Amino acid sequence: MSDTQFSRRVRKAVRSIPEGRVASYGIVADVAGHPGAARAVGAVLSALDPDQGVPWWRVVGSGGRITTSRLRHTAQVQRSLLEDEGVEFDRDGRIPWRRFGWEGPDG
DNA sequence: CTCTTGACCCGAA
DNA sequence: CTTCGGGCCAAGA
Repeated sequence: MSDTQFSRRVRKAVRSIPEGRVASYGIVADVAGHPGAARAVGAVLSALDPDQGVPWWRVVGSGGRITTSRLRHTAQVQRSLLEDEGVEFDRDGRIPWRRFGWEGPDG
């Protein structure tokens, strides 16, 4: 994957997400200092190397919905990883934002 | 520089 | 609840 300043900022932002919590792509973009770049955040995560120590599974779509690639089994893996950390899903497959959502270093 | 491509997001039917 | 459309941004061809 490319190692641009943007991708480095994104990886750093994702690493700052506490265990057992989740953040949306939009929040990550915000924390990374690139507000509105939610879509580009997804591009960075899609090209992650396995050994970079980036907890990509803690990033979900807005509203606590998993939006990982539809052509892949990644969604199942992501859900398992999250559940291993204590993150719960409702019967619609969504994560209650009130309890597990992370708004950034402050909130 | 222009054009295309997405692990996105939000408001309007 | 679902579908559509327009807007968003960074990367690569």
